[in-house]
Amino acid sequence: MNKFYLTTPIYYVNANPHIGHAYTNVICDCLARFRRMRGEKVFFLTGSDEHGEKIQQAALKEGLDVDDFIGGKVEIFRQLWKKLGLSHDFFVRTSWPEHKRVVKGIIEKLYQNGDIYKSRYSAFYCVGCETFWTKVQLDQQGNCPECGRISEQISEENYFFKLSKYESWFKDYLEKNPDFIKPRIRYNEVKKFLEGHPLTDLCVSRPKKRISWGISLPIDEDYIVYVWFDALINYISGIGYGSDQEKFNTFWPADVHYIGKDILRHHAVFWPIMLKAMGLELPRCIFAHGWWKIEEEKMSKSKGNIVNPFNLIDQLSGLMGGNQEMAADAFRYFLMREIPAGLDGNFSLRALIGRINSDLANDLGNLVYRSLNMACKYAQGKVESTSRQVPPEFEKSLMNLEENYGFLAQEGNFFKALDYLFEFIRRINKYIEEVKPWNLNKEKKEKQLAHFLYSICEGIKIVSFYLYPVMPKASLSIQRQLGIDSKTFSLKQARWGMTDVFQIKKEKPLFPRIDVN
RNA sequence: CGCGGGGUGGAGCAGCCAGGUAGCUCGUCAGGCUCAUAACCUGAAGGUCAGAGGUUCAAAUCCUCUCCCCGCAACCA
Repeated sequence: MNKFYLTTPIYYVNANPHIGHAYTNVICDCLARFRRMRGEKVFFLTGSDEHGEKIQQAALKEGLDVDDFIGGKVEIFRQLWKKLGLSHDFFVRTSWPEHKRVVKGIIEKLYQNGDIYKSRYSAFYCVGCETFWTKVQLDQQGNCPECGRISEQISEENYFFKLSKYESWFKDYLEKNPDFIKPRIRYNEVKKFLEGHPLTDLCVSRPKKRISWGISLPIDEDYIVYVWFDALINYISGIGYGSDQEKFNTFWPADVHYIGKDILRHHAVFWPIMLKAMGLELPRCIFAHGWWKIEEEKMSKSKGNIVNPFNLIDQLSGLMGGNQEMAADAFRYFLMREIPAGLDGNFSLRALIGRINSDLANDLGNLVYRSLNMACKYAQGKVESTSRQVPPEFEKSLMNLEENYGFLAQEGNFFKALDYLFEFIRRINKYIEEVKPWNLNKEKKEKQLAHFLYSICEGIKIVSFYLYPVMPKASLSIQRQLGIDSKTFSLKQARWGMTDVFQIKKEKPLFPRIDVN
């Protein structure tokens, strides 16, 4: 059995989750569900990043004890994942003692190997970015080149990780593994960055006198571990590195780390070099997706256009007759359907409602509803197998679906995979018009009618399986209505003609049309 | 020469890397149908693929130049 290990970033819990967090995790969830459905042994990891100065500041601002503050935020993230139907196998927290132990062990090991060393460092430090700059790197006003704010000059001793030692190895590795970073545009970006900037060693400690919220540096208690160095390690501590070796060996290396394009450098440069220094294999792929713009504008707090996924789902649920689960599924569908893999996308309520109405209510929901309605009217809800053959009308679009969905979905490209699914859905709708079952019924052509009903039920059943990764609740609902009891979802069940009899239990339409006025 | 993304029928996008009848969804208009959530099906209108030049038998696609739009303090996928 193939294993598949995928991760989301662990989220910095200094603020509430927004649509971007939801997006990353939903892609991963769809991918995880698809891989499981294909019979792979999946481990899906998400979590929270709880150290660093900004967390401390955020807690202070709200007048809360840091632990309480973090606990509250983590709970909010957890609730969101629940609301969105996430199926992660573990939620790792960097405050987890096991994680801390692993981080400390790694620091010690790298120190012993000489990959971490102490050095006096005279530099400029940007508090906001938690980053050190050399004088040359600062902008013309002497400010942080990243954020433009004032950088303070400091001279202090710190511990450094020898990135530079691995630079040529890493360049070579990238050259030989063009699929290590996806999409291609991001791969090129990293390569270009490396050509233009010789790697300098990474400062991996922070003196406690400045920052206290973090993991103590085991080799020197006056320091804590740099938050990124700490955070990246979640990807191995979360699957048992240093504690459950069997589990770790089963799942490492990660098959894909999903990230947003803003944290590309940490994942695509620092992390592989850290792993190399630890003597561990590198992840197979780093996938950096794009950003959501809100009504064509960049999302930002000052513009006040942060989309809060909780409110959104509640709002949607209200528009959809109070059905939270279907609202969550519809939102998941929108997230996957609206952005081409890897690119930026635009969020607007109008676009969301448009998608729901045209794709989910009109095409899919109405197809299910009208089909089951006919099954009830024409056959008292009992539809029996008439033929194991795929109707010729379905052959082409079903074949396209079967041939393309798999390799697209396994890459996380649900944007395109869903295209094939909806083509098939439209094909079934078209088939109904072609056969005109209402005439068959009038003319009492029972044999043909039975074959028709079986064909559309079977088609819808297949749709429900392909729908499952993106809309698990809708998929289950369809199967329930078809009278199928799929305890486990497997792609093997999505073959034509495997059902002997459908015992229809029609419910309300899956997705209501939302009145735009 | 700061960096990056982009300019394809009314809207949103695909196609560009591996040149060869310009495709999809939405919208509009007309028609059809009635099992269905004013849904579904059919047909039509609508594009000099930002512009100029070049390479080529052939360019939305490759090369050069120009113009225009978006993002680039923090928070942040």
